[in-house]
Amino acid sequence: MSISPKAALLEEYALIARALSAPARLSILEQLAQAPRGVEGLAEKTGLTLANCSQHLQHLRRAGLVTSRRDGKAVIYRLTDATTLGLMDLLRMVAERNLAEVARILRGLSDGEDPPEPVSRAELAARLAEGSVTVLDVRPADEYAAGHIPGALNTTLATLEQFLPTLSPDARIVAYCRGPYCVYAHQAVAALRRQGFDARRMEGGLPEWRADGRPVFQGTDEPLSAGPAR
Amino acid sequence: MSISPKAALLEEYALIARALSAPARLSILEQLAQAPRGVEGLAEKTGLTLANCSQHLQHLRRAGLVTSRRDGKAVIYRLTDATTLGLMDLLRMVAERNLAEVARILRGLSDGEDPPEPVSRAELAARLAEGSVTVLDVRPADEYAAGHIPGALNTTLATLEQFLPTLSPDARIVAYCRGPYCVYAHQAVAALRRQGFDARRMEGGLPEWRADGRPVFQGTDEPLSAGPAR
DNA sequence: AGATCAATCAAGTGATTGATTGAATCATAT
DNA sequence: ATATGATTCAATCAATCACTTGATTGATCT
Repeated sequence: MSISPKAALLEEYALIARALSAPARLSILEQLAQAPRGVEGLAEKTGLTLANCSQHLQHLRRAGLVTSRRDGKAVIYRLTDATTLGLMDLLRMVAERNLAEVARILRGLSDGEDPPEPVSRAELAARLAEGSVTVLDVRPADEYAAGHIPGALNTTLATLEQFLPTLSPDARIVAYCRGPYCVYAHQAVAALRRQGFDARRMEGGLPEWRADGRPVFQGTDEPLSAGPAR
Repeated sequence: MSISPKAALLEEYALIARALSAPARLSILEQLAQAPRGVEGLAEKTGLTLANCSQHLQHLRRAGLVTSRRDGKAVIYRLTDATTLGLMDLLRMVAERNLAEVARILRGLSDGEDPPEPVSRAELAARLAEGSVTVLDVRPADEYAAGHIPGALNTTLATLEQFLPTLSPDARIVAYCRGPYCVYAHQAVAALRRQGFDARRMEGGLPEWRADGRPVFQGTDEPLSAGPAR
């Protein structure tokens, strides 16, 4: 041990930052924020090859951001704790505040229109309680099944168009997706507004909703969400 | 623009993480958290060559973590905002919680003894007001001069030994340094406790104290800190 | 025990990064 | 204008990284 403790500490901190420095790994973390998963599932969701995905996961594990457990033949990975989410969220905040490129991309998602202010999770919870809102979960069906806001309807961007007619034209819609990294809700809101709907985005996504300690419904056989209910 | 907006966003977020992924850059950020500085000053403080330091600074600027302004011939860099400090702090939290290596290093700083709980900044402020505490600033003199907790005495690890006799043996000492990344205060507390003093560490460092909105004294000619006062 | 499936390991390749050196800017002072 | 001082740019090299391919391990099921 010839190097100073200070240098050794900085090296460790840098290791964590390095783990977050590849888009592929951020993508994996976003997935793991939805629900724990095996390597193959993650590879499929993120579009990485299996071996590549496994290697990225080991980067993340060395950095202490994820942990794994064996379940039969499968190895299930999950986020170590909510601090990881906090890190990703700060990353995003710095990016939105200080990088012009990010602002440009986000504007592009809304066709140049100024998107309405997002709805806070607390406000959405309140409006859900009084039934004055239609909540839209804009994620793949399997992630919806793994957990969603009670009462939320599920659709994807691809099927949004067929879904529209089932909505009342004066419904007040709030959409959410995987979280602040995800652009599905942005795009869904833009599409809905083009059609004249009153649509806004929820701040954050399901992981943040869950981190707030709010109720999450698991499964698909919930009355309100069975099929394209109105 | 052939790549998806989502991939583009992840790329930008990764850029920020990459900026934090080199120990040299973390070191620079820690310095900038003390006070804005020119390239040459930073190079000297961090032990980097000038050109190398300049390149690291440009990495950080591209990531939006620091900004620069010209002052005559010099270019002064400073942190863009306090969010950057938050990022570094989360990095440290994840490291301390999840990396065994970090826990090992931190234990080593205290000679294996269990260090006492750090004093919160609020508690220190209260005890300062009632005068029941001796505050020690364990940073180089120039950083002390650029801003310190009012009433704090300044010494470094190297000169600590000569400083000891000027302290009352039953003084209750609280030490601080650059911040959570810095090990000076850890080491000073360990040294003081070896000598039988009642010494503890303040939580965080001067940047965190300042971020709390607490008073900061600039200069060296403050009555309490002129010379090795008692 | 052998077959099967999920995941990891190992080796190789092209691209990127960090550090070094020396030359080129840019703003000020002479 | 020219010179000076502070910083940045450009070119280079070794080290590291991301990704691919193919072999290997570990746990289950016949």
